[in-house]
Amino acid sequence: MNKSFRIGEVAERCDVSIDTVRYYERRRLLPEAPRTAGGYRLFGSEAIERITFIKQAQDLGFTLEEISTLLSADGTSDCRHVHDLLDVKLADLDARLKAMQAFRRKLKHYLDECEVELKEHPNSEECPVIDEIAHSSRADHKLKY
Amino acid sequence: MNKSFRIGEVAERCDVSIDTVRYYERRRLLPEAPRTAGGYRLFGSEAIERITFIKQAQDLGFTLEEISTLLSADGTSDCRHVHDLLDVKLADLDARLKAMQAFRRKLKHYLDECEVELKEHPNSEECPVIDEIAHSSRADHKLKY
DNA sequence: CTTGACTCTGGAGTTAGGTCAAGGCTGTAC
DNA sequence: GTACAGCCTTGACCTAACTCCAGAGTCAAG
Repeated sequence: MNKSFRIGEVAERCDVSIDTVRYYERRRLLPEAPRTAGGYRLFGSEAIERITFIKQAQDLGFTLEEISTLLSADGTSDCRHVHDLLDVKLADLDARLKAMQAFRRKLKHYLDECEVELKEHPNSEECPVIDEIAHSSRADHKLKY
Repeated sequence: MNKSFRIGEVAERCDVSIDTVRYYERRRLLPEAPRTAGGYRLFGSEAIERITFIKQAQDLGFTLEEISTLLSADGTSDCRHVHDLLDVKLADLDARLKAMQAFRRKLKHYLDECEVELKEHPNSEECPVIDEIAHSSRADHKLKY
């Protein structure tokens, strides 16, 4: 009843390459897929969800290594272990969020500078921001997430 | 008057390797440093600020390629160009922030699940979260920053 | 039962961002 | 003036995360 997919369709639905799917299996981010008599892999829809999750986490700066600890492929990890991993990951994420927000303020500040300069000297070749980046105050480096 | 630094000190202050500093110079993320008679590079404190900026941006997921467009090493880029780059980068950053916040909520939700499970079945080997990750609802994949 | 698209494996190649090593100068402290 | 830590260059090597290729087998349509 549950539809199963061949590797090409999985890849297409997840917007990754076929090689990537096989690579994830090798890396044990996906459980070993059952095969047809002829050796073709057959995936269920969980595989698709899982790959989507992996990609999402990856976009946010998690490595495959980290993702695989979050998502231990054998499905047998105990709850306490998962809990502790999640806890660490959440703290990481919060630190990164904070750093990003600070950096965002910095970029925004530079952008505003640029706008002032463009308004006041529309044809100036020099941009004050470049200099300012080079000499930016010490204060905010050290919060480095 | 302005103190200058040899490569080792720069590296140490920025918490990167000497090779990394030279690598950045090669990649033109840093202007070519002037040399002593004997060929040693001499850096001013701007170099230190600049490397710090690079590292900070890098931690937030910018590639060296992107950083080098933000920070054109010749120092001559015109203001309009810098402005437009900043504008794009800010929009990127905002999208990433949003995605991260959504992902954070997701992880938090899993964490809470874990806590419930641990409270209710302290010795259970099965973790409901792993399953849930595999079957997570379609809804939130697609916002993919 | 043939055709053509799809899949298999193993292994090599790629890109980003460094990192290391060899062999040889430099600079400063005694 | 000689140690010896520090720096120089060139070029090879490394890891992560794919990506590509050759040669061969599979499967669904007609």
